[in-house]
Amino acid sequence: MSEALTINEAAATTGWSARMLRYVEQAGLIEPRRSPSGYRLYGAAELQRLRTLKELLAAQDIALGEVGFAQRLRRDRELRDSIDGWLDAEPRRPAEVADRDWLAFEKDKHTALLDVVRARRTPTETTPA
Amino acid sequence: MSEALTINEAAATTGWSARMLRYVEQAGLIEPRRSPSGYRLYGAAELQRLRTLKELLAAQDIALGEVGFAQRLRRDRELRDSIDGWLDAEPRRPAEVADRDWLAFEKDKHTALLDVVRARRTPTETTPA
DNA sequence: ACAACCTTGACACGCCTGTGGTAAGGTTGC
DNA sequence: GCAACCTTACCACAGGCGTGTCAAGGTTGT
Repeated sequence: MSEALTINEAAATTGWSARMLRYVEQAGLIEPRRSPSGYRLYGAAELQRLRTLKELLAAQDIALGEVGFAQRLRRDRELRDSIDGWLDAEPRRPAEVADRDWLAFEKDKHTALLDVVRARRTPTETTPA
Repeated sequence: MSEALTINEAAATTGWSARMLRYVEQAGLIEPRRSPSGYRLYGAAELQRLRTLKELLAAQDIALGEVGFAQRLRRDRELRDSIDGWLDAEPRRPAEVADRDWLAFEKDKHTALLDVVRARRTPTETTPA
């Protein structure tokens, strides 16, 4: 037994709806354990978590999916690294010291293509009908 | 001047549509500088950024909004801290050493409420019609 | 001065999210 | 064995995202 609430009881104490509790679970944020017959069982820890989650969403004005994404970010190091890497690249300067280096590297690859496009500025086909 | 492309040219080189370029800008991810008359001007840096952004989205199978959110996360320390704080709290155990501490703190506040609800398990009003 | 480009703003449309229902069927307590 | 609960699986509906497209109006190059 171990004092645990079923979904509607948990809903009543936490202010979520039963529907939302299932949704939160599906979002991978709070997964209560199950009784042998499959009933969701919310313990004190889960209830607390549900309440704080609610406060978090309200306080920061974010959505469930965003918390889920943050969770994914911390679990998936590769994802985190590649996004961070992209964001770390030049944030706002057109030609900075640090930029020049990686720019030189990449620009090389596309230099020809750039010229091609600039040459096409006269013909009537920039945007193919 | 400083060799920069206008939006349709930039679209052609990067594989995005002009529409999407404006959208990406609105998402706060890549904001090209403007000509005196307001035309968007994409320099080599922006073009590169557009290409790598595209690769990032494809490789990690994420959406523009998620990159935007990651950006928001790193800019807004308070947001980051509160989400991290929530995720750091007990991930899966019902009663752990670390949990016990903050649980004891919070549980106190809600202990009475919990009892009230468990008492209501008999009457016909768990879910108010 | 005209064609070809740019700008913002809007409508549209399909898909995903958040949320509430409802239906068909197990579980449980009295 | 019945009422009250639980489960999953759908339908619905508003609102946001990703995109295209169109309109009304400025800019620009030849």
